[in-house]
Amino acid sequence: MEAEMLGAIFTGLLEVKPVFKDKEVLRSTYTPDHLPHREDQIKAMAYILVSALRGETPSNIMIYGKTGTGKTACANFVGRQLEQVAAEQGYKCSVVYINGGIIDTQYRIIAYLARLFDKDVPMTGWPTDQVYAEFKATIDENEQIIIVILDEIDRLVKKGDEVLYNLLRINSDLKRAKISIIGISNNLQFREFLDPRIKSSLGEEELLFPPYDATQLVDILGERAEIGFEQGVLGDSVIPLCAAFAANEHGDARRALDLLRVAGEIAERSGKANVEEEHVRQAQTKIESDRIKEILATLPTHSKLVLYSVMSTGGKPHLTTGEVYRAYLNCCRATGMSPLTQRRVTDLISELDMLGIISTKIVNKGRYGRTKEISMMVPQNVVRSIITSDLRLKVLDSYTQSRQRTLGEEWDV
DNA sequence: CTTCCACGGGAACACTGGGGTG
DNA sequence: CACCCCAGTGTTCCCGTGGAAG
Repeated sequence: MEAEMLGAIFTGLLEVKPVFKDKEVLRSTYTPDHLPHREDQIKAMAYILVSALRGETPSNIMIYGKTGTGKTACANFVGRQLEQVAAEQGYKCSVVYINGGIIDTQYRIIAYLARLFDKDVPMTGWPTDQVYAEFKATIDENEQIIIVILDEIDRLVKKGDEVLYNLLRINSDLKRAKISIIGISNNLQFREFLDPRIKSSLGEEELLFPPYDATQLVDILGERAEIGFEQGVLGDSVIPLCAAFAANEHGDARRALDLLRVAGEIAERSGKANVEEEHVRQAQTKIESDRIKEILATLPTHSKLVLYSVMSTGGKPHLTTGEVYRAYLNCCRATGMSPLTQRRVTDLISELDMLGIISTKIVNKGRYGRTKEISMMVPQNVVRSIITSDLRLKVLDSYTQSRQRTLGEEWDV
C-alpha cells in the first residue's frame, strides 16, 4: 500500500510527456558533429594543422572571439578529427585541451601535461624546472606531435606569461617530439599585453571568430533542437526568440542554448507538453538571477562584508570608497572579524565591479580628492538574504535593524 | 599652484600544502 | 624524524599619481 503510494509519485511524473530527447546536446559544453557558419574557420585551421599529418610541426594559432562564438567547439572539433586521421595514417599526434581559467598556473599546466603522458608528477612540491625537465624527457621518447589547445589564454597571461614563453621555446630542446599551440582568447586586445617575442611566435596564424547574428543562431539552435527535443514540442517562435535575445548580447551561442534548455526545463517542470514563448522569457530572468545568486553565495567572506557595507549605507547612489570602508569597519566589528586594509578593500570593490554586482566609476572631485563612485547593480533584498544566510554574518541582520532604530546618530569609526 | 583622497602598481611577507634529503 | 626548498595565494606596506576645487 505504502509502496504503491510511493511509486505513484514517480509514475505520475513519468506519465507527463517528456520534452527532452537528449538534454546533453543542449549544453554549451557539448561539441556537436556539425558547426554551422564556421566552415571558413574550420577550413583554415585544418589547412594549418594538416602539416602534422606530414610529420611537420604546424604553426601556432591564435583564435580571437567573444564568448559563445564557437571558438572552443571548433578547436576541439578540428582537434578530434586530426587525432583520428593521424591515427589512421600511423602518425603519433595528440591534441590536448587545457582551460586556462581552471588550470591557471605555470606549474599546474606543465604538471597536467606531464601526467597526460603518463609521467607521475606530484600536485605540488617540485621546482618548476624539474617538472619541465621530466615532461620534456618523457615526450621526447617518441616521435610525435602534440597540439596544446590553451583556452582562456588571456586569464593565464594575467598571472605572468612565463608559461607561454617556456612552452613556445620548448621545441628547441626537443629532438623527436614537437609541440604546437592553439591559443584561444575572449579578449580581442589580448595581443597588446604580450611580450613581443611571444606575440610573434604565438600569432603566426590568427583566426577571428565574429559573433553570430540572429539568423545564424536560429540555424544552430535548430540543429541542436532536432536532436535534443522531442518532435513537435517547440512552439514556432521559441527558437527565433532565443536567438533574438542572444543576438542582443553580442551573439552569444552559449547564451542562446542556455535559454533554449532552461525554457525547456521550465516547461517540463510546470507539466506542459510544449515549450512556448513565455517559457523563454521566464528562462531569461531565471538565468540571470541564478547567475547572481551563485556569484553572491560563493563570494569570500570579506567580499560579502564589503558588499553588505555598500548596501547598508542606505542605497545612496554615489558612495565613495572612504564611506564604504568606514561602514565596512563597523560591519567587521559587529561580526567580530578582523578588518582588512583599505588597500585590499579597494581591490575587493574592483572585483565586485568586475562581477557586475556593483558599478564603480573613478571621479576626480578636485579639492576633495579622487575616489570611486559606487552603486549597487542588484536588488538589495536578494543580497541581504544571501549574505545573512552565511553563518558568520548572521549577526548583521539584527545589526542593521538596530542601526535603523538609531538612525541619525553618527557612526563612530 | 596647492591640496586632498584614494587609485593602483609593486615589493615584501605570511601561510599552506606539498616535495626531497640526511 | 627534522629541516629546508618550492609554488601559489592572500594580504600588508609603501608610494607615486591624477586632476579639479580652492
